[in-house]
Amino acid sequence: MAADERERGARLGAFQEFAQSAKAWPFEEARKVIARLGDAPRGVVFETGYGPSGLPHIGTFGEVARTTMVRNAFIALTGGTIPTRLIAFSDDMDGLRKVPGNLPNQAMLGEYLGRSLTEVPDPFGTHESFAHHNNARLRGFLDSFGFEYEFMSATEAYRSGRFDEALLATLRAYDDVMAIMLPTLGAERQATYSPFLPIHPKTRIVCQVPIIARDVEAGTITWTDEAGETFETPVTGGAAKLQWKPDWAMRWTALGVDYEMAGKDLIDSVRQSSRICKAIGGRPPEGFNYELFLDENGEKISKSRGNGLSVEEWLDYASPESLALFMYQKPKTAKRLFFDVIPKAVDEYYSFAGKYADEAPEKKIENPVWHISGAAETAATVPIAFAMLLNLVSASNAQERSVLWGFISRYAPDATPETEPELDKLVTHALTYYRDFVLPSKVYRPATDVERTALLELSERLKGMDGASAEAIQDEVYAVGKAHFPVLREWFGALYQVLLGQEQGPRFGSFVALYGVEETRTMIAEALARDAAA
RNA sequence: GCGCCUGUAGCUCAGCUGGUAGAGCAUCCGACUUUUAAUCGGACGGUCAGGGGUUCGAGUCCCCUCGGGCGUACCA
Repeated sequence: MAADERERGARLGAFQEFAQSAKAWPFEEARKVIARLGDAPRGVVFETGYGPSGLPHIGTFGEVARTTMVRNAFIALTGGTIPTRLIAFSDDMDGLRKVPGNLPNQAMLGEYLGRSLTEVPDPFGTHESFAHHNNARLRGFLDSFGFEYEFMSATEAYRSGRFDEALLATLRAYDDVMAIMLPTLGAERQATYSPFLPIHPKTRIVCQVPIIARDVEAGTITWTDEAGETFETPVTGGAAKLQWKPDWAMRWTALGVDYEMAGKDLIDSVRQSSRICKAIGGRPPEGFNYELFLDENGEKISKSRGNGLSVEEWLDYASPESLALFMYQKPKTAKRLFFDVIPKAVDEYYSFAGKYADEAPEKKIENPVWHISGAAETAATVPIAFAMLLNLVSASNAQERSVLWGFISRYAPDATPETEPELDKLVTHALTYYRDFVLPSKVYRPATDVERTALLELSERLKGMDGASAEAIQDEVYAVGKAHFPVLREWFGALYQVLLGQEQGPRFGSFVALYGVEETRTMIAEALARDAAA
């Protein structure tokens, strides 16, 4: 066992005393695992599954993040004395059913329909196969969050013989497996169903064909392909794979999986796989059904529809920790996952993080940060809220870090990117938010003749005022307004609408001081030129 | 039909092991600014869907009703 795992065990295990009475859901889940161990302590296996026919998505993240939280809770409860593993299993022997429309080399992929994903060439040409490509993406994805896991490829597991024993057990229990599966299937599917999917020796296609005979002694199945040719194929060594639900059951058995969670949509599947698992002599893992994510309109998020938020989108606007917090909170509630939940998640995270460092261990363990960070000593915080930053960035028309930091310094006087690196990350996110949400909604109004005259005069007066104070600049702005407008409000409104393309804006003197005098003059010139062009 | 989730202030939601309801936003008022916005302070605002039950006491546990939502063929 690696040193970092020992360290992890010690770090989490230090909370053993307080973990006993902890009631957050990861602890409740971990207790189920402990209960199943009984009096025979042994290593414990957590599993998460992944289908490599597409890229990892927010559900994948959620599942690994949540499973890791249960694992951490388990380590804490057991004082780090019991080894744990988290297997990220990729079902990459599965056949390619259809060509995803968003990939290059569509024609080439079409020729490999039905083949195992590990035997389909990589349409991007960067990896050994399509599955290898997606597997690499999964690992990169998980690594970027710092998850600790063991990657496992179904293809490798099948071919290595690791599954052989459980596969033979499945063959022996064939009738039982069929008895479990058939009642759950439609009539036409019943006619052709087989738990075993032989790989065609010639075409390499993963075949969905009826089994016409089986030989338990020899460990083979006999079947006929579409052309009428009959084959006898071993169920072992990767010559055949299992249908999904039997596959899950076999995998649990072969790997000794103790815990695996799944989405609510898989409740029935888990039930059937569990029955099969028992039928082949295994013990189904402890489980947990988390709720699905909904989009803004309350509809289920799906990869194919592309509704809701992706991990990438979340990370454009906020931190991984805030996403982890979202996953931690209320896993059994169907939550809407769309942009509006992000600022709240960010600020809640920092709120928890702010308390965390000074909390006593018995309080720490009740803090979501404990689960998110894996019992870290402390957590970085931020002096001002993200919600405020988002207001600030749109109110101030800040398109650059330096301008936004200028405004920030009015609220957190001593803050700089160097002293507040965590805040600097939020600044980046706020600017992205500005670019994506504020900027597109800008509408620049042409200046009236009076406004044009006033703006030109302002530009003249500002000339040479570099380095002047916000107050001095504001005096000039005020003077120009007084000279041309009976109602001063109209002058300021014009500044925002003509120059910044928004109804409201920052106090103008302060804005110019931060934005730059020359830059402001350029802005005026550009605005007037825009009018001329229109 | 079955299963699960959900119904708390105008909106989005918190309310852990039961003790006479909270936050953010919105709205309104005020402070600060030689305009606003932002910021800060305050106010307004809920018979906790409805009805029973357990309890000294329930948003918080149990039952029922009503409303909203999702899953439930195949594929994974």
